[in-house]
Amino acid sequence: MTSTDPGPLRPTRQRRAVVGVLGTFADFRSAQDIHELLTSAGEKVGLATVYRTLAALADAGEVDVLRNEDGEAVYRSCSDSHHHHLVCRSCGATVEVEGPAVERWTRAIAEQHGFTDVSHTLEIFGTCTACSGSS
Amino acid sequence: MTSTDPGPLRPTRQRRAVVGVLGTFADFRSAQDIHELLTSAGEKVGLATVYRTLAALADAGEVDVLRNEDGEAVYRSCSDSHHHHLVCRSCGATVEVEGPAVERWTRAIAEQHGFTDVSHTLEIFGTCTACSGSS
DNA sequence: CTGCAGTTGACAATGATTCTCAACTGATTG
DNA sequence: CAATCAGTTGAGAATCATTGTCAACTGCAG
Ligand SMILES: [Zn+2]
Ligand SMILES: [Zn+2]
Ligand SMILES: [Zn+2]
Ligand SMILES: [Zn+2]
Repeated sequence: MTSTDPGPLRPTRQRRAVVGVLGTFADFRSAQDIHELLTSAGEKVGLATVYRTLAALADAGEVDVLRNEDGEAVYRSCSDSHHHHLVCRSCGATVEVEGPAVERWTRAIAEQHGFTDVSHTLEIFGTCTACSGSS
Repeated sequence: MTSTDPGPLRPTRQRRAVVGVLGTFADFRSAQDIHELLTSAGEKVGLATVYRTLAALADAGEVDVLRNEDGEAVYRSCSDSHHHHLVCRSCGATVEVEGPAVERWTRAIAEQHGFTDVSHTLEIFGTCTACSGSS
């Protein structure tokens, strides 16, 4: 049987547009920011659709999501492999980082306490060189 | 000079009450949850005050704050030393964990990229033994 | 006791995210 | 090409956590 398709996900103009802008910036942006980018680029996409699309992409692992300190969800198109982020608190510049040791550590800690089905979140914040200068 | 007092912070009935309930649970709770706990305990404290107090405590490092997956801020009274959390996705049970190696790693990574004034967030999620059983 | 800066609380205001639901669209079939 | 239908969209309403307002209140110093 070739039936059990969990979710089709049709490639529509709107979805293509969202994926499109996601490639035009390297930092994390909110759904509203992305909606504005689309609008000012001439692409007409409803705000609700932007939210839905981003949620779907995040769900599919196509984009990374995290919460800024105000609790808003921000998105970024990242590499496929598992990684974390080093983010500039001032300008938002983002660097993807990997740490096999950390991955191992989290797994060990969880196992040590009998936790299963483990996942984790890890972000590093700081001030990048460019922003250090401007007093 | 004994002048530069950033913020007084007077010990009022309300503030004592909030600190009080914070000691009655070991997992992370939202401001609203805490407000309900206070109310059902007979303590009359306004919701806005609970928010303000929690924000102040968090600011002073007296409590830990983090965002649940819905983006809501949740609070917990923790030990003073720097640590992270292993949280059960199902029941919320929380374990404080420490990882000197991770602390070192984040600092190194940040330095490597020229970032200064570094901080980080790290949480581990999973299903605890108690919750693994219940299918 | 008085005076005042710090606090409080009822309620309004904000703002991100989700919901509703009728109109639309893309692939598929004949 | 036209009919068909599940998936999709968008305008606007609805949610809901969190913050702002501001007059009344309350520790504490003089
Ligand atoms: Zn990423
Ligand atoms: Zn990781
Ligand atoms: Zn803690
Ligand atoms: Zn740490």
